[in-house]
Amino acid sequence: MVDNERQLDSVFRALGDPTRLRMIEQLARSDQTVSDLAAPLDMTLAGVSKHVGVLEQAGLLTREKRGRESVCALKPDALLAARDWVERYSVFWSQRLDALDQALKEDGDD
Amino acid sequence: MVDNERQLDSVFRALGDPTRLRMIEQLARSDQTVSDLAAPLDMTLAGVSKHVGVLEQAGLLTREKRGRESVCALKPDALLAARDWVERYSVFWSQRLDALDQALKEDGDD
DNA sequence: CTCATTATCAACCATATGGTTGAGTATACC
DNA sequence: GGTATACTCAACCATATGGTTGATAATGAG
Repeated sequence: MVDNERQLDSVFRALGDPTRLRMIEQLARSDQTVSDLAAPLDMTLAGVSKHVGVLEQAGLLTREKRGRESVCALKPDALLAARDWVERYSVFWSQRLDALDQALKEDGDD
Repeated sequence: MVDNERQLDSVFRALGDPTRLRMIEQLARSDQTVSDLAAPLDMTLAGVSKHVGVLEQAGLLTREKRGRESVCALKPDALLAARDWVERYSVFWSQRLDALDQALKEDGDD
């Protein structure tokens, strides 16, 4: 659990860039070669390759060499871990809000 | 919607740091002064204040001056936006997986 | 009033990050 | 074979980031 957290910030950091967010969205539709990902981006292929590297290192995707192309595919684990964390803490937080509501209501009962 | 995305990466970037993740978790339990947040952290108060600033700018918390203390409280919007995005794309992605399973199964039927 | 507490600000420093260019490797095509 | 395509790598550059120190301001306590 604590081990999970160690990699969580690298996942969030990887998502913390508009270019990479777009890539994830594109990859959600279907697998993409590096050139595919580069197409809408006005950036060098090398630059895109580095971004892919960041996402790969964060565990968000896998790269597979297929001929001279590199095919990128979204990988579930990291994104699900992020989902769990965010889910957990938004819930945590809304529970606090509920508790606050309760307290206020009971306060009003005095 | 597109407007939402503009701030999404700043939210993720704000979450992309272990120190700030811890702060969020601490704030999920209850509101905290800057000193409270600094207590477990082995870091200068100024450093903590900067981290709080990042989270504040990302819309993840609010800072309210109460006497000489600054009380930080988690703010829902940003975290919920992050939740929605992650939720959406993990679902998107798992739908793709389901589709792939289908395709494989039907392929096997040949 | 005086002094400690709480916090912010500005300046600074080292390192990380996002991007480029240029070279190099491997595959595909003619 | 030769040439174009698809990428990756290393070096480099500018800026962002995470942190510190030192000064300052404002509030709280004696």
